[in-house]
Amino acid sequence: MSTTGLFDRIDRPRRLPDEVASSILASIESKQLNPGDKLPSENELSKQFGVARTVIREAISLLKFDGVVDSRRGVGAFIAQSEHRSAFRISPACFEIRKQIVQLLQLRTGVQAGASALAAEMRTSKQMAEIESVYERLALADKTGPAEALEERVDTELLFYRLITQASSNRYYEDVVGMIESNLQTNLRSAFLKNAATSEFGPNILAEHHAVLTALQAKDVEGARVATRLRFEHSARSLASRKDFA
Amino acid sequence: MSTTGLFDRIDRPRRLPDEVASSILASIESKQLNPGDKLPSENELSKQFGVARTVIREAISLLKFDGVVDSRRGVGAFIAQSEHRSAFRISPACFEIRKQIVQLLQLRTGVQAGASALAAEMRTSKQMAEIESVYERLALADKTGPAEALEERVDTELLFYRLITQASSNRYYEDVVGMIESNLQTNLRSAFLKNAATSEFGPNILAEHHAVLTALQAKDVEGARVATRLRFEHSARSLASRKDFA
DNA sequence: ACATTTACAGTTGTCAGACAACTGACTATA
DNA sequence: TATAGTCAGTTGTCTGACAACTGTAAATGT
Repeated sequence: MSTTGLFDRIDRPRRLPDEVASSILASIESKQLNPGDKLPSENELSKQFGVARTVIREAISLLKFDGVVDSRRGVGAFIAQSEHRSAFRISPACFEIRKQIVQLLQLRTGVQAGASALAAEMRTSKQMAEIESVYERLALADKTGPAEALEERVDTELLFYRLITQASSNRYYEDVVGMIESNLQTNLRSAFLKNAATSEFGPNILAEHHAVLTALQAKDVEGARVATRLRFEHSARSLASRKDFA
Repeated sequence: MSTTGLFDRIDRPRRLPDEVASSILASIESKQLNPGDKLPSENELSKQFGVARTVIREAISLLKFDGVVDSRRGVGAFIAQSEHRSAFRISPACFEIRKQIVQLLQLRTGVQAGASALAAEMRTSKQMAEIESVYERLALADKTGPAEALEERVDTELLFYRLITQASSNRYYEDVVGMIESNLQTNLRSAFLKNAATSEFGPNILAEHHAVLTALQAKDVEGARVATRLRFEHSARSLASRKDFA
């Protein structure tokens, strides 16, 4: 977004309910709390964590919303079966950034390939025109050389595939892709940019994008699927082979 | 899990914070509130909704957790850019059950195909043995005819692909597949079963599963990808062609 | 002795009010 | 004009209270 400032913002005191929720989640992940177990009462948790009950309530409310715990008035709150979770969120709990980004790109590959295939079938002419225009921008940026306006170029590429996803007319695809993308942008942007600077641009990369574009134009479902997959597999592999990020 | 009871559970009085959160979300979906807009203050919302501020706080806390709104102390709460959402949840807000299930199956197809491909590469012998054993159960159930123990059969099939997903060694794939699956099980189980009763079983279906199994055994990445995709596309199409569910 | 009802302690859900921490804008002052 | 101080408004947290509900145990009737 803005230029990278001289100082990173200091770690402002995180909000208490998030801390509590994370703490409880960690206890679940580490099998200290198992499905079916009863959580301590809110009053007791309040004492244990040393915060007010309202904070505990907000924390548990978050977990309930995701289906991680289930509470019954007059009884208590219980750890839910892990299959009942109603939300998918990319937890920043994974400390191995490297592993995380590789797995995330693997997921993105599968999802985006499906979205592109669907888009090849469902796209309207208007959507196709937009996608073509963004591709033109991408090709133009590629000619000017990689040293300049790197961020904007990466954003253009992201936009390219976001538009394709939208053309699939499937909200779930949009949501999943959007979430993965936003996570890559925020948490892993620096690593992403570093990688992009060295290997993400060039005629062969552009050719991969072009293959996707051509398939979409021809409404070639399988072609779009394969081309998209190859493009992201390539990206994932180039990133995985690097030893020097984050 | 358990057998389908005679009575569906009545709609228990939903909790207030969820109501409020849904209401605010609806305002966002309907473009009455747009990204960047400032929410009314908690005190004002408290008066408008006629509930205590703690309820409003919990509701906003949920939205913050999903990245839908962003609040700053001393300033207020604002609608976030839609790209910043940190969670993917299958919202029950889509009233067209038919459309919802089709789109969900489309997503599942893409995701599961990717997971299977990854599993073909990453699986251990032990995981392969488990998958084979579940397949045997599936084949056995198929011989006894479709009239009996339908639920268990469907669950076995779900387990088959859940194990495959686990074999991918990618937590994100597991999470996404698990969430889609749980949603299908809970919200759309009846429609699912009805479809399964008529068209989900038989030698050709089993052959599709078998193709997936064979590819996994041979560590054939592309074979696993294609076989899985065909199997789910088939399932989605047979469901979409039916006019009589839900 | 057994079955039914009642009372009770414990828990979650909601409410009301207060203060702390922080922000943005306004005002006073040099 | 520029700087510092003041202040109202907002979110974050705390405290205490009551309502709604549940499971258990005691009390009661048979």
